[in-house]
Amino acid sequence: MSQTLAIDGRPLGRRAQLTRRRLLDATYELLQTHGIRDVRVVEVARKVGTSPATFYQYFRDVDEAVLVLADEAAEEVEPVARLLDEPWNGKGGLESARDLVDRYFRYWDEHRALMRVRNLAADEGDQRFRDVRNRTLGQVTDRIAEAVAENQRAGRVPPEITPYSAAAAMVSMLERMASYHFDLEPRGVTRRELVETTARILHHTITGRKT
Amino acid sequence: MSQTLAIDGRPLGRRAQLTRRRLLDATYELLQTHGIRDVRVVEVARKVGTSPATFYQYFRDVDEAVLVLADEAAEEVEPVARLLDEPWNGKGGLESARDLVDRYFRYWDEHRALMRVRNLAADEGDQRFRDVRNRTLGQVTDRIAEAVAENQRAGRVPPEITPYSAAAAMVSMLERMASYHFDLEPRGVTRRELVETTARILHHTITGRKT
DNA sequence: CGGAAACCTCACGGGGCGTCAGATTAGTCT
DNA sequence: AGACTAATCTGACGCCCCGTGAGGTTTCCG
Repeated sequence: MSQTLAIDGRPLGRRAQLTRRRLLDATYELLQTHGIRDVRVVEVARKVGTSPATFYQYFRDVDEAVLVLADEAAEEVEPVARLLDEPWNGKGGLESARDLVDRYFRYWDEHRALMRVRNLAADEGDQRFRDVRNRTLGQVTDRIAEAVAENQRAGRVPPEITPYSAAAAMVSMLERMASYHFDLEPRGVTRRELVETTARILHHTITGRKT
Repeated sequence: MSQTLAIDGRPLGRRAQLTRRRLLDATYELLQTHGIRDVRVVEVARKVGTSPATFYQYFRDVDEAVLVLADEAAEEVEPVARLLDEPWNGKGGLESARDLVDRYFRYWDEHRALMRVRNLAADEGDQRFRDVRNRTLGQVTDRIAEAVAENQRAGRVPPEITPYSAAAAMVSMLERMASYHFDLEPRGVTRRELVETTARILHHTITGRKT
Protein backbone atom coordinates (compact mmCIF):
# COMPACT_ATOMS: atom_id res chain seq x y z
CA MET A 1 0.00 0.00 0.00
CA SER A 2 1.07 3.50 -0.91
CA GLN A 3 4.01 5.28 0.60
CA THR A 4 5.73 3.09 3.15
CA LEU A 5 9.20 4.44 3.65
CA ALA A 6 12.49 2.92 4.71
CA ILE A 7 14.11 4.12 7.91
CA ASP A 8 16.22 6.63 5.97
CA GLY A 9 13.15 8.09 4.31
CA ARG A 10 13.54 6.66 0.83
CA PRO A 11 10.40 5.20 -0.73
CA LEU A 12 10.41 1.46 -1.29
CA GLY A 13 10.80 -0.28 -4.60
CA ARG A 14 9.35 -3.64 -5.47
CA ARG A 15 12.12 -5.75 -4.01
CA ALA A 16 12.14 -3.75 -0.80
CA GLN A 17 8.37 -4.06 -0.36
CA LEU A 18 8.73 -7.79 -0.51
CA THR A 19 11.55 -7.95 1.97
CA ARG A 20 9.65 -5.76 4.36
CA ARG A 21 6.59 -7.95 4.09
CA ARG A 22 8.60 -11.08 4.74
CA LEU A 23 10.15 -9.46 7.79
CA LEU A 24 6.69 -8.58 9.08
CA ASP A 25 5.42 -12.09 8.53
CA ALA A 26 8.44 -13.59 10.25
CA THR A 27 7.95 -11.28 13.20
CA TYR A 28 4.33 -12.32 13.43
CA GLU A 29 5.26 -15.98 13.39
CA LEU A 30 7.94 -15.68 16.01
CA LEU A 31 5.47 -13.88 18.19
CA GLN A 32 3.29 -16.99 18.21
CA THR A 33 5.96 -19.12 19.76
CA HIS A 34 8.12 -16.77 21.80
CA GLY A 35 7.31 -14.27 24.50
CA ILE A 36 7.85 -10.78 23.15
CA ARG A 37 10.99 -10.41 25.20
CA ASP A 38 12.54 -13.30 23.32
CA VAL A 39 11.81 -12.14 19.84
CA ARG A 40 15.30 -11.30 18.57
CA VAL A 41 16.02 -9.26 15.52
CA VAL A 42 18.67 -11.79 14.59
CA GLU A 43 16.12 -14.53 14.56
CA VAL A 44 13.60 -12.62 12.51
CA ALA A 45 16.34 -11.98 9.99
CA ARG A 46 17.50 -15.58 10.07
CA LYS A 47 13.94 -16.78 9.40
CA VAL A 48 13.74 -14.61 6.32
CA GLY A 49 17.19 -15.65 5.23
CA THR A 50 18.58 -12.18 5.41
CA SER A 51 20.93 -10.27 7.68
CA PRO A 52 20.02 -8.34 10.83
CA ALA A 53 21.19 -5.14 9.20
CA THR A 54 18.43 -5.50 6.65
CA PHE A 55 15.82 -5.49 9.37
CA TYR A 56 17.05 -2.12 10.54
CA GLN A 57 16.50 -0.72 7.09
CA TYR A 58 12.78 -1.03 7.62
CA PHE A 59 12.14 -0.91 11.35
CA ARG A 60 13.80 0.87 14.22
CA ASP A 61 13.26 -2.18 16.41
CA VAL A 62 11.02 -5.20 16.88
CA ASP A 63 8.33 -3.07 18.45
CA GLU A 64 8.01 -0.98 15.36
CA ALA A 65 7.33 -4.06 13.28
CA VAL A 66 4.76 -5.19 15.81
CA LEU A 67 3.13 -1.78 15.62
CA VAL A 68 2.64 -2.18 11.89
CA LEU A 69 1.12 -5.63 12.43
CA ALA A 70 -1.21 -4.29 15.10
CA ASP A 71 -2.25 -1.60 12.71
CA GLU A 72 -3.11 -4.15 10.07
CA ALA A 73 -5.13 -6.15 12.58
CA ALA A 74 -7.09 -3.05 13.49
CA GLU A 75 -8.95 -3.25 10.21
CA GLU A 76 -10.29 -6.70 10.80
CA VAL A 77 -12.36 -5.42 13.68
CA GLU A 78 -14.75 -3.47 11.55
CA PRO A 79 -16.91 -6.38 10.42
CA VAL A 80 -17.23 -7.47 14.03
CA ALA A 81 -18.14 -3.99 15.20
CA ARG A 82 -20.79 -3.74 12.52
CA LEU A 83 -22.89 -6.23 14.45
CA LEU A 84 -23.73 -3.28 16.63
CA ASP A 85 -25.25 -1.28 13.82
CA GLU A 86 -28.59 -3.05 14.02
CA PRO A 87 -30.43 -2.11 17.22
CA TRP A 88 -30.42 -4.90 19.80
CA ASN A 89 -33.79 -4.18 21.32
CA GLY A 90 -35.87 -6.45 19.23
CA LYS A 91 -36.15 -10.16 19.08
CA GLY A 92 -32.75 -10.96 17.60
CA GLY A 93 -30.89 -8.72 20.02
CA LEU A 94 -29.61 -11.45 22.24
CA GLU A 95 -28.57 -13.50 19.29
CA SER A 96 -26.60 -10.54 17.94
CA ALA A 97 -24.89 -10.24 21.30
CA ARG A 98 -23.88 -13.89 21.21
CA ASP A 99 -22.62 -13.40 17.73
CA LEU A 100 -20.54 -10.41 18.70
CA VAL A 101 -18.97 -12.14 21.67
CA ASP A 102 -18.23 -15.23 19.69
CA ARG A 103 -16.61 -13.29 16.90
CA TYR A 104 -14.68 -11.14 19.30
CA PHE A 105 -13.28 -14.26 20.91
CA ARG A 106 -12.34 -15.60 17.51
CA TYR A 107 -10.66 -12.37 16.56
CA TRP A 108 -8.53 -12.66 19.67
CA ASP A 109 -7.83 -16.32 19.12
CA GLU A 110 -6.49 -15.32 15.76
CA HIS A 111 -4.33 -12.45 16.94
CA ARG A 112 -3.71 -13.34 20.55
CA ALA A 113 0.04 -12.77 20.60
CA LEU A 114 -0.24 -9.49 18.75
CA MET A 115 -2.98 -8.13 20.99
CA ARG A 116 -0.97 -9.04 24.04
CA VAL A 117 2.03 -7.05 22.97
CA ARG A 118 -0.07 -4.16 21.76
CA ASN A 119 -1.75 -3.95 25.12
CA LEU A 120 1.47 -4.27 27.04
CA ALA A 121 3.13 -1.49 25.10
CA ALA A 122 0.04 0.69 25.34
CA ASP A 123 -0.22 0.11 29.08
CA GLU A 124 3.45 0.89 29.48
CA GLY A 125 2.72 4.27 28.00
CA ASP A 126 3.89 4.01 24.42
CA GLN A 127 1.72 6.54 22.63
CA ARG A 128 1.91 4.88 19.23
CA PHE A 129 0.45 1.70 20.68
CA ARG A 130 -2.19 3.59 22.59
CA ASP A 131 -3.26 5.11 19.32
CA VAL A 132 -3.61 1.79 17.51
CA ARG A 133 -5.48 0.37 20.42
CA ASN A 134 -7.85 3.29 20.55
CA ARG A 135 -8.37 3.11 16.84
CA THR A 136 -9.18 -0.58 17.18
CA LEU A 137 -11.32 -0.60 20.27
CA GLY A 138 -12.89 2.72 19.40
CA GLN A 139 -14.80 1.08 16.58
CA VAL A 140 -16.59 -1.06 19.13
CA THR A 141 -16.68 1.38 22.01
CA ASP A 142 -18.24 4.20 20.05
CA ARG A 143 -21.01 2.02 18.74
CA ILE A 144 -21.82 0.62 22.15
CA ALA A 145 -21.80 4.09 23.69
CA GLU A 146 -24.22 5.27 21.04
CA ALA A 147 -26.54 2.33 21.63
CA VAL A 148 -26.49 2.81 25.38
CA ALA A 149 -27.23 6.50 25.00
CA GLU A 150 -30.20 5.70 22.83
CA ASN A 151 -31.66 3.22 25.28
CA GLN A 152 -31.00 5.65 28.05
CA ARG A 153 -33.05 8.32 26.27
CA ALA A 154 -35.82 5.75 25.98
CA GLY A 155 -35.70 5.34 29.74
CA ARG A 156 -34.52 1.73 29.75
CA VAL A 157 -31.03 2.45 31.05
CA PRO A 158 -30.79 4.34 34.35
CA PRO A 159 -29.57 7.93 34.14
CA GLU A 160 -26.69 7.38 36.53
CA ILE A 161 -24.94 5.30 33.89
CA THR A 162 -22.52 7.16 31.61
CA PRO A 163 -22.87 5.69 28.13
CA TYR A 164 -19.20 5.99 27.30
CA SER A 165 -18.15 4.48 30.62
CA ALA A 166 -20.51 1.60 30.12
CA ALA A 167 -19.10 1.07 26.66
CA ALA A 168 -15.57 1.10 28.02
CA ALA A 169 -16.57 -1.39 30.70
CA MET A 170 -18.11 -3.72 28.14
CA VAL A 171 -15.12 -3.56 25.85
CA SER A 172 -12.88 -4.18 28.84
CA MET A 173 -14.90 -7.22 29.70
CA LEU A 174 -14.81 -8.48 26.14
CA GLU A 175 -11.09 -7.92 25.76
CA ARG A 176 -10.12 -9.59 28.95
CA MET A 177 -12.52 -12.50 28.54
CA ALA A 178 -11.22 -13.01 25.03
CA SER A 179 -7.68 -13.04 26.31
CA TYR A 180 -8.57 -15.12 29.30
CA HIS A 181 -10.92 -17.84 28.19
CA PHE A 182 -8.00 -20.12 27.41
CA ASP A 183 -7.00 -20.12 31.03
CA LEU A 184 -10.60 -20.60 32.14
CA GLU A 185 -11.74 -23.43 29.95
CA PRO A 186 -9.36 -26.05 31.35
CA ARG A 187 -10.77 -25.09 34.74
CA GLY A 188 -14.20 -26.45 34.06
CA VAL A 189 -16.15 -23.77 32.24
CA THR A 190 -17.09 -24.38 28.66
CA ARG A 191 -16.66 -21.83 25.97
CA ARG A 192 -20.37 -21.95 25.29
CA GLU A 193 -21.15 -20.94 28.83
CA LEU A 194 -18.65 -18.13 28.70
CA VAL A 195 -20.08 -16.79 25.48
CA GLU A 196 -23.68 -17.09 26.62
CA THR A 197 -23.06 -15.39 29.95
CA THR A 198 -20.91 -12.63 28.53
CA ALA A 199 -23.45 -12.01 25.80
CA ARG A 200 -26.26 -11.65 28.30
CA ILE A 201 -24.35 -9.18 30.43
CA LEU A 202 -23.48 -7.23 27.33
CA HIS A 203 -27.02 -7.31 26.05
CA HIS A 204 -28.50 -6.14 29.29
CA THR A 205 -25.97 -3.39 29.81
CA ILE A 206 -26.62 -1.99 26.36
CA THR A 207 -30.36 -2.34 26.09
CA GLY A 208 -31.44 -2.29 29.73
CA ARG A 209 -33.87 -5.09 28.91
CA LYS A 210 -34.45 -8.16 31.02
CA THR A 211 -33.61 -11.39 29.34
CA MET B 1 7.69 -16.81 54.02
CA SER B 2 10.03 -18.50 56.54
CA GLN B 3 12.15 -20.91 54.54
CA THR B 4 13.16 -18.86 51.54
CA LEU B 5 16.09 -20.54 49.92
CA ALA B 6 18.97 -19.34 47.82
CA ILE B 7 19.24 -20.62 44.28
CA ASP B 8 21.61 -23.38 45.40
CA GLY B 9 19.15 -24.55 48.04
CA ARG B 10 20.85 -23.27 51.15
CA PRO B 11 18.59 -21.49 53.67
CA LEU B 12 19.21 -17.78 54.12
CA GLY B 13 20.91 -16.19 57.09
CA ARG B 14 20.22 -12.71 58.36
CA ARG B 15 22.52 -10.87 56.00
CA ALA B 16 21.23 -12.78 53.02
CA GLN B 17 17.59 -12.07 53.89
CA LEU B 18 18.37 -8.40 53.86
CA THR B 19 20.18 -8.48 50.56
CA ARG B 20 17.35 -10.40 48.99
CA ARG B 21 14.81 -7.92 50.28
CA ARG B 22 16.77 -4.98 48.94
CA LEU B 23 17.01 -6.68 45.56
CA LEU B 24 13.25 -7.19 45.54
CA ASP B 25 12.61 -3.57 46.43
CA ALA B 26 14.99 -2.34 43.77
CA THR B 27 13.28 -4.53 41.19
CA TYR B 28 9.93 -3.13 42.20
CA GLU B 29 11.18 0.42 41.88
CA LEU B 30 12.75 -0.09 38.49
CA LEU B 31 9.51 -1.58 37.32
CA GLN B 32 7.78 1.73 37.99
CA THR B 33 9.97 3.63 35.59
CA HIS B 34 11.04 1.09 32.97
CA GLY B 35 9.10 -1.24 30.77
CA ILE B 36 9.72 -4.81 31.88
CA ARG B 37 11.91 -5.45 28.89
CA ASP B 38 14.30 -2.76 30.08
CA VAL B 39 14.69 -3.93 33.63
CA ARG B 40 18.30 -5.15 33.65
CA VAL B 41 19.79 -7.34 36.30
CA VAL B 42 22.87 -5.11 36.20
CA GLU B 43 20.78 -2.12 37.06
CA VAL B 44 18.93 -3.79 39.90
CA ALA B 45 22.30 -4.77 41.32
CA ARG B 46 23.72 -1.29 40.81
CA LYS B 47 20.76 0.23 42.62
CA VAL B 48 21.41 -1.98 45.61
CA GLY B 49 25.12 -1.33 45.45
CA THR B 50 25.98 -4.93 44.85
CA SER B 51 27.20 -7.02 41.96
CA PRO B 52 25.07 -8.76 39.35
CA ALA B 53 26.40 -12.10 40.51
CA THR B 54 24.73 -11.53 43.85
CA PHE B 55 21.36 -11.21 42.20
CA TYR B 56 21.75 -14.65 40.70
CA GLN B 57 22.28 -16.09 44.15
CA TYR B 58 18.65 -15.37 44.93
CA PHE B 59 16.75 -15.33 41.65
CA ARG B 60 17.13 -17.20 38.43
CA ASP B 61 16.21 -14.06 36.50
CA VAL B 62 14.26 -10.82 36.78
CA ASP B 63 10.98 -12.63 36.26
CA GLU B 64 11.53 -14.74 39.30
CA ALA B 65 11.93 -11.65 41.44
CA VAL B 66 8.77 -10.22 39.93
CA LEU B 67 6.98 -13.44 40.71
CA VAL B 68 7.83 -13.06 44.39
CA LEU B 69 6.59 -9.48 44.34
CA ALA B 70 3.35 -10.52 42.65
CA ASP B 71 2.91 -13.14 45.29
CA GLU B 72 3.28 -10.58 48.02
CA ALA B 73 0.75 -8.32 46.32
CA ALA B 74 -1.72 -11.19 46.19
CA GLU B 75 -2.32 -10.89 49.91
CA GLU B 76 -3.43 -7.31 49.75
CA VAL B 77 -6.49 -8.34 47.77
CA GLU B 78 -8.18 -10.08 50.63
CA PRO B 79 -9.53 -6.99 52.38
CA VAL B 80 -10.96 -5.80 49.07
CA ALA B 81 -12.56 -9.16 48.34
CA ARG B 82 -14.14 -9.19 51.78
CA LEU B 83 -16.51 -6.47 50.62
CA LEU B 84 -18.33 -9.32 48.93
CA ASP B 85 -18.98 -11.20 52.12
CA GLU B 86 -22.02 -9.11 53.04
CA PRO B 87 -24.91 -9.80 50.66
CA TRP B 88 -25.51 -6.98 48.19
CA ASN B 89 -29.25 -7.34 47.93
CA GLY B 90 -30.28 -4.89 50.56
CA LYS B 91 -30.12 -1.19 50.75
CA GLY B 92 -26.34 -0.75 50.95
CA GLY B 93 -25.64 -3.12 48.08
CA LEU B 94 -24.96 -0.49 45.49
CA GLU B 95 -22.75 1.39 47.89
CA SER B 96 -20.75 -1.77 48.54
CA ALA B 97 -20.33 -2.17 44.82
CA ARG B 98 -19.00 1.36 44.48
CA ASP B 99 -16.66 0.68 47.33
CA LEU B 100 -15.36 -2.47 45.77
CA VAL B 101 -14.75 -0.85 42.40
CA ASP B 102 -13.06 2.12 43.98
CA ARG B 103 -10.76 -0.02 46.07
CA TYR B 104 -10.01 -2.30 43.19
CA PHE B 105 -8.95 0.68 41.14
CA ARG B 106 -6.76 1.87 43.99
CA TYR B 107 -5.19 -1.53 44.36
CA TRP B 108 -4.24 -1.38 40.72
CA ASP B 109 -3.03 2.18 40.93
CA GLU B 110 -0.71 0.99 43.66
CA HIS B 111 0.61 -2.06 41.84
CA ARG B 112 0.05 -1.16 38.22
CA ALA B 113 3.48 -2.10 36.92
CA LEU B 114 3.53 -5.36 38.78
CA MET B 115 0.07 -6.41 37.66
CA ARG B 116 0.99 -5.65 34.09
CA VAL B 117 3.97 -7.95 34.11
CA ARG B 118 2.13 -10.63 36.00
CA ASN B 119 -0.61 -10.60 33.42
CA LEU B 120 1.77 -10.58 30.50
CA ALA B 121 3.72 -13.55 31.81
CA ALA B 122 0.53 -15.41 32.68
CA ASP B 123 -0.93 -14.74 29.24
CA GLU B 124 2.28 -15.86 27.62
CA GLY B 125 1.75 -19.18 29.32
CA ASP B 126 4.10 -19.11 32.29
CA GLN B 127 2.42 -21.44 34.74
CA ARG B 128 3.94 -19.86 37.86
CA PHE B 129 2.40 -16.54 36.92
CA ARG B 130 -0.92 -18.12 36.08
CA ASP B 131 -0.95 -19.60 39.52
CA VAL B 132 -0.33 -16.29 41.31
CA ARG B 133 -2.93 -14.64 39.17
CA ASN B 134 -5.48 -17.30 39.92
CA ARG B 135 -4.68 -17.15 43.57
CA THR B 136 -5.17 -13.39 43.49
CA LEU B 137 -8.24 -13.10 41.30
CA GLY B 138 -9.73 -16.26 42.72
CA GLN B 139 -10.40 -14.50 45.99
CA VAL B 140 -12.74 -12.15 44.16
CA THR B 141 -14.05 -14.52 41.53
CA ASP B 142 -15.09 -17.22 43.96
CA ARG B 143 -17.03 -14.81 46.10
CA ILE B 144 -18.81 -13.27 43.15
CA ALA B 145 -19.66 -16.68 41.75
CA GLU B 146 -21.14 -17.69 45.08
CA ALA B 147 -23.22 -14.52 45.29
CA VAL B 148 -24.51 -14.94 41.75
CA ALA B 149 -25.43 -18.54 42.42
CA GLU B 150 -27.40 -17.51 45.47
CA ASN B 151 -29.33 -14.84 43.62
CA GLN B 152 -29.92 -17.29 40.83
CA ARG B 153 -31.47 -19.76 43.24
CA ALA B 154 -33.73 -16.94 44.41
CA GLY B 155 -34.86 -16.47 40.83
CA ARG B 156 -33.41 -13.00 40.35
CA VAL B 157 -30.65 -14.03 37.95
CA PRO B 158 -31.73 -15.86 34.80
CA PRO B 159 -30.88 -19.58 34.67
CA GLU B 160 -28.95 -19.25 31.41
CA ILE B 161 -26.20 -17.42 33.26
CA THR B 162 -23.35 -19.53 34.60
CA PRO B 163 -22.33 -18.10 37.97
CA TYR B 164 -18.65 -18.78 37.50
CA SER B 165 -18.66 -17.32 34.00
CA ALA B 166 -20.41 -14.22 35.22
CA ALA B 167 -17.86 -13.89 37.98
CA ALA B 168 -15.03 -14.24 35.51
CA ALA B 169 -16.63 -11.63 33.30
CA MET B 170 -16.97 -9.20 36.18
CA VAL B 171 -13.42 -9.70 37.31
CA SER B 172 -12.28 -9.23 33.73
CA MET B 173 -14.16 -5.98 33.56
CA LEU B 174 -12.73 -4.82 36.84
CA GLU B 175 -9.19 -5.75 35.94
CA ARG B 176 -9.21 -4.12 32.59
CA MET B 177 -11.01 -1.01 33.75
CA ALA B 178 -8.55 -0.67 36.59
CA SER B 179 -5.69 -0.98 34.19
CA TYR B 180 -7.33 1.23 31.63
CA HIS B 181 -8.88 4.15 33.43
CA PHE B 182 -5.66 6.12 33.13
CA ASP B 183 -5.97 6.09 29.40
CA LEU B 184 -9.66 6.91 29.57
CA GLU B 185 -9.68 9.83 31.95
CA PRO B 186 -7.70 12.22 29.78
CA ARG B 187 -10.27 11.46 27.09
CA GLY B 188 -13.11 13.14 28.91
CA VAL B 189 -14.58 10.62 31.29
CA THR B 190 -14.19 11.26 34.98
CA ARG B 191 -13.10 8.65 37.41
CA ARG B 192 -16.33 9.11 39.34
CA GLU B 193 -18.38 8.25 36.27
CA LEU B 194 -16.25 5.20 35.58
CA VAL B 195 -16.63 3.95 39.12
CA GLU B 196 -20.35 4.62 39.27
CA THR B 197 -21.07 2.94 35.97
CA THR B 198 -18.84 -0.04 36.62
CA ALA B 199 -20.36 -0.47 40.06
CA ARG B 200 -23.86 -0.51 38.66
CA ILE B 201 -23.06 -3.11 36.06
CA LEU B 202 -21.37 -5.20 38.70
CA HIS B 203 -24.23 -4.80 41.11
CA HIS B 204 -26.84 -5.77 38.60
CA THR B 205 -24.92 -8.74 37.31
CA ILE B 206 -24.48 -10.12 40.79
CA THR B 207 -27.86 -9.41 42.29
CA GLY B 208 -30.11 -9.30 39.27
CA ARG B 209 -31.82 -6.29 40.79
CA LYS B 210 -32.81 -3.17 38.94
CA THR B 211 -31.11 -0.07 40.18
C1' DC C 1 25.96 -3.57 -22.17
C1' DG C 2 27.21 -0.15 -18.76
C1' DG C 3 26.30 2.90 -15.15
C1' DA C 4 23.37 4.62 -11.40
C1' DA C 5 20.24 3.63 -7.96
C1' DA C 6 18.43 0.48 -4.86
C1' DC C 7 19.17 -2.90 -1.77
C1' DC C 8 21.78 -5.85 1.17
C1' DT C 9 25.63 -7.51 4.29
C1' DC C 10 30.22 -7.71 6.66
C1' DA C 11 32.40 -6.62 10.42
C1' DC C 12 32.78 -4.34 14.55
C1' DG C 13 32.34 -1.78 19.25
C1' DG C 14 29.24 -1.84 23.02
C1' DG C 15 26.82 -3.98 26.64
C1' DG C 16 23.99 -7.22 29.21
C1' DC C 17 23.81 -12.33 30.49
C1' DG C 18 24.91 -16.00 33.64
C1' DT C 19 28.79 -18.73 35.89
C1' DC C 20 32.41 -20.15 39.02
C1' DA C 21 36.53 -19.87 41.45
C1' DG C 22 38.24 -17.34 44.84
C1' DA C 23 38.01 -13.24 48.11
C1' DT C 24 35.62 -11.17 51.97
C1' DT C 25 32.76 -11.00 56.01
C1' DA C 26 30.19 -12.81 60.03
C1' DG C 27 29.75 -16.19 63.55
C1' DT C 28 31.55 -19.29 66.97
C1' DC C 29 34.51 -21.50 70.11
C1' DT C 30 38.41 -21.42 73.16
C1' DA D 1 41.39 -11.49 71.38
C1' DG D 2 42.56 -15.02 67.80
C1' DA D 3 41.62 -18.34 64.63
C1' DC D 4 38.81 -21.47 62.30
C1' DT D 5 34.50 -22.29 59.50
C1' DA D 6 30.53 -21.31 57.10
C1' DA D 7 28.02 -17.83 54.81
C1' DT D 8 27.98 -14.36 51.53
C1' DC D 9 29.73 -11.61 47.90
C1' DT D 10 32.37 -10.40 43.57
C1' DG D 11 35.92 -10.20 39.63
C1' DA D 12 36.47 -11.74 35.49
C1' DC D 13 35.21 -14.20 31.58
C1' DG D 14 32.91 -16.25 27.27
C1' DC D 15 28.67 -15.80 24.99
C1' DC D 16 25.33 -13.61 22.26
C1' DC D 17 22.54 -9.83 20.76
C1' DC D 18 22.32 -4.87 19.52
C1' DG D 19 22.67 -1.26 16.06
C1' DT D 20 25.72 1.11 12.62
C1' DG D 21 28.37 2.56 8.63
C1' DA D 22 31.24 1.50 4.86
C1' DG D 23 31.35 -1.13 1.10
C1' DG D 24 29.57 -5.02 -1.79
C1' DT D 25 25.80 -6.94 -4.87
C1' DT D 26 21.62 -6.81 -7.51
C1' DT D 27 18.22 -4.51 -10.26
C1' DC D 28 16.72 -1.20 -13.39
C1' DC D 29 16.94 1.52 -17.35
C1' DG D 30 18.67 3.90 -21.22
